[in-house]
Amino acid sequence: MTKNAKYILKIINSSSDHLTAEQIYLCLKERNKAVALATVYNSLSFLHKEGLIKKISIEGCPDRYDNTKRHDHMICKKCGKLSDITLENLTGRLQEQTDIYIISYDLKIIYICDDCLAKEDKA
Amino acid sequence: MTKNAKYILKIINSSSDHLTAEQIYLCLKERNKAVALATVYNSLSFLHKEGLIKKISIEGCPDRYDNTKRHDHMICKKCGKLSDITLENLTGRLQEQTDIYIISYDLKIIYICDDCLAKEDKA
DNA sequence: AGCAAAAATTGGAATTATTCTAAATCTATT
DNA sequence: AATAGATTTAGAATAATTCCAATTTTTGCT
Repeated sequence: MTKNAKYILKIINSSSDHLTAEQIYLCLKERNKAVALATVYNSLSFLHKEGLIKKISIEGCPDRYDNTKRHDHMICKKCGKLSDITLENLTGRLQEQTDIYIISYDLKIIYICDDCLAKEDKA
Repeated sequence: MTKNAKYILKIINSSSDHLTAEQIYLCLKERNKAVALATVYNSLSFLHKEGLIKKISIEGCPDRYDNTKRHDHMICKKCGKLSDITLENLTGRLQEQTDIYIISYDLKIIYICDDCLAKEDKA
């Protein structure tokens, strides 16, 4: 675990957003810890391989990185906003329904956020 | 709905695989219905917008396209193989747990397929 | 059928996130 | 301070997808 990987891990763990590689790169720059974008990617892929961070891939957007505390994601169908949600022991309940050995899962709930709902009501 | 979009929809609906844009392009060529790759992408994005096909995005692979009959996906952690699985009324059960209005969801179960399990046992 | 307007298709260039590469720099150990 | 090993770097390369402007096909109208 390199010094830079540590900084990056700290940034991800202390952010409540879901940051892109670029955002992390800029964040380091702001804090006068500038590194090359390639280093950000290197560190992210190391951290991901080690299971220390989660990678969220969304259609047509750059990947985002997230802490590993168990939670799921919701994406607003209208504006694309990404939010967190926590579902009680879904792995267990999925496991009950199947024979296969489930290692983990990746769930994205598609919904319409309050802001977009409000806009729709007005229209 | 253009002629080409119809062909493409038929190909997707009658395939049990999850085809990439490229594979569809080649498939049309084989059937002497060759079109430009751009047309394949145009048609796919039309079909997707209309909700006639589903798009599966997997980390580091080109997008794949699938029919819309409700089912979920499993990805083998070792070999990346993508398979189908059907879970009973998961939308309903997710809905019970949340206040938000769920339009749909996208679930990928990460598991280890039988082939890879067998290989592991041998080793 | 003949023609104009609209729609669809095309090939190729452009885009963009990410990975690769080979050189440069840093770190630690003797 | 010399060496080896790891890390970082800048920029080139890659690859899926989108964009674009030109051409072709289809459509609707008379």
